[in-house]
Amino acid sequence: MTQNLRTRIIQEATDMFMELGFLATSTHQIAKNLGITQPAIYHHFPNKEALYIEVLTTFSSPVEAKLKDLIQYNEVPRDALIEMSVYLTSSHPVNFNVMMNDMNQHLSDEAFQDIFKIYLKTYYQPFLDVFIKMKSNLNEQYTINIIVNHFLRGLSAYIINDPEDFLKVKDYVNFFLEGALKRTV
Amino acid sequence: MTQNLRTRIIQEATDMFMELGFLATSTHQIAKNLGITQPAIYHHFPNKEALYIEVLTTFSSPVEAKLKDLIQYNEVPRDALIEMSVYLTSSHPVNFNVMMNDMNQHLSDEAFQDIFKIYLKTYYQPFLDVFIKMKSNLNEQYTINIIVNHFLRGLSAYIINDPEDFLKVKDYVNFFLEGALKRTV
DNA sequence: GTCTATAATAGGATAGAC
DNA sequence: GTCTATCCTATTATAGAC
Repeated sequence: MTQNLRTRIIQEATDMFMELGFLATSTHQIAKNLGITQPAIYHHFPNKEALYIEVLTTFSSPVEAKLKDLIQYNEVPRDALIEMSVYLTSSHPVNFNVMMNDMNQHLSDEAFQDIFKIYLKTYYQPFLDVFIKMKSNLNEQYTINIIVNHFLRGLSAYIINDPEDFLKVKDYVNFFLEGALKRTV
Repeated sequence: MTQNLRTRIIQEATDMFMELGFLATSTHQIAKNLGITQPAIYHHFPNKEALYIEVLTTFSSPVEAKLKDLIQYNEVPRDALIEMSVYLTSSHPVNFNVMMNDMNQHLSDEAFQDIFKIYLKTYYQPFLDVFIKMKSNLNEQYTINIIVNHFLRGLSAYIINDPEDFLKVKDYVNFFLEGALKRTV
């Protein structure tokens, strides 16, 4: 049962950290939602930051696998791009803005480094792979790295874990690729 | 001198709220940075939330004026769009993600309504005006409202008040209008 | 109008019983 | 391995002297 509680703590902490952020999530509230006392958390994790990092490392690995699956499954790069983006904005527990802010403001430098590595592996690399496949069709005045960075930067604004959000991420991908202007000039 | 202190509180609070967010900004720290005591703030504002709203209303009005100036000054809509975007990402004290999060999570419903009205007036309307000017060149499968919403959504990811940021917002505008794909198909 | 003092609460974290 | 009890600190906000 003890290994089980550790897992349950991570699950509950994931939901709260990713929605509310590091600061607004209290260990007391995590414990309360699980029906345990707050000090029990400290048996499984040395402190709040360690729990946060554990949360990120735990959920990032299936995300990475899913994104790579979608690349494999969709031979047309554009289809892959859309499905990956839709996945990240729907079946994904993260508010990306909240996560970025926590990284920059509320975590130690070491934690920042750790999370940045996770970001590169989980998010940046899969999208880089897709854009490399599209290389011959891309505007040559930008490097692929720059294009991927812009794409993810913009996409991050759609990864907000809000079920009422009416803006479709599929439109975002199309705007990014084709532009808002008419193509027939 | 008393009116003066009120102004100084708003200035300091602007810097802190917009960079750190509502939760991470403490009234003690605002006071300390100004060389006053924390209760002095409560002579000028009934509570922290009222100060926050005062901060937003105070700086939004010159921003609105500046954006409208840029529209007037740049006859070519695309130039206006770029200069407005560059302005918001450079000479602007706001981390947009932080602000949105505060709106959604840390403020009362009444405050949310107030700030949303400010958003429409200060940011949405000027950009809507520019896109209306471009109307004849826009892809007709999207309404102008949808296009403006997507544009501002993506742009928000660049308004982060980070001087080290290497991604040029001008590229974002070009991507949004022209797309990342080659135009000569 | 600004200060000192302090109330009231909440948060992270530890000690020690069981 | 989880609990009770508690410490320490930080925070918003108020009371009242000057």
